[in-house]
Amino acid sequence: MANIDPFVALADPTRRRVFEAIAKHPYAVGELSNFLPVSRPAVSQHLKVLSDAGLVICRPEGTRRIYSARPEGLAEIRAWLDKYWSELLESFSSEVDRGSVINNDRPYR
Amino acid sequence: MANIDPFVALADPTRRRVFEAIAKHPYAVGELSNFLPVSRPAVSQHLKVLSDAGLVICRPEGTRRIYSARPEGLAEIRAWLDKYWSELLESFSSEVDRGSVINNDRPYR
DNA sequence: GATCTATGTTAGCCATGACTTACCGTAAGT
DNA sequence: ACTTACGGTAAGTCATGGCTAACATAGATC
Repeated sequence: MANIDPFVALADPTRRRVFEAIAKHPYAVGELSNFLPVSRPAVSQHLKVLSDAGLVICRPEGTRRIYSARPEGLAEIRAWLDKYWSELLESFSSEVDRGSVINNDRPYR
Repeated sequence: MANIDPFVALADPTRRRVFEAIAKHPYAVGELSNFLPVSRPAVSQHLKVLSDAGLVICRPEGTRRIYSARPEGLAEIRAWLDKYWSELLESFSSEVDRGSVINNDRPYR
């Protein structure tokens, strides 16, 4: 609910490992803390961040909560990537057109 | 030189604004600090991080240093994204096959 | 070489956040 | 109702990092 930036959510290495595990297949919190080098509350906190970033959802199953990854959560990153990837190609080609890649013109302002 | 994680480099909002500006077209450090809400040394430090992450490259031009974005720097993120995007689709479709996915709303936090 | 401009670097401050321990709530089994 | 299992939450600690101010460095111009 906190609308966390997915880049921030995935920047932490531990949290990214949590997401990568969940992306392969859903897990409960305890399972994750078994093969991750942090405590169960830490995993729980990471899952909250991932959830707030829209990267993960959970469904209760008895006393357990099964977390699974949410493909739409990656869409924001993908959109950003596509945008600036194409902008990079544009700016590169336009600089080539002006010849400012070869010589030392000042193409700024 | 420090091989910084591109996710970490782009997680900071200010640093991402620096990269986004540079992606549109190259800038010198002072130019960036003019329209960014941080001091020039801060911009310089952000540029160092971006450079260590391989997202940016600079060429000296007199006393100025012109920074431009480096498309290959985004490749690592793109590769990661493609990998886990496809993994998500796989695991999702296999769960659908098993009938364990009812809907893809977000009923729980 | 003196000096100005543009930038990198250092030191220190302060906020953020990742982590653990302890605690509390909730669902199932007996 | 009690117990057990599982997981979210609070408090507190510690490390990281983003920021500014002050200093250091390199190129250009005279």
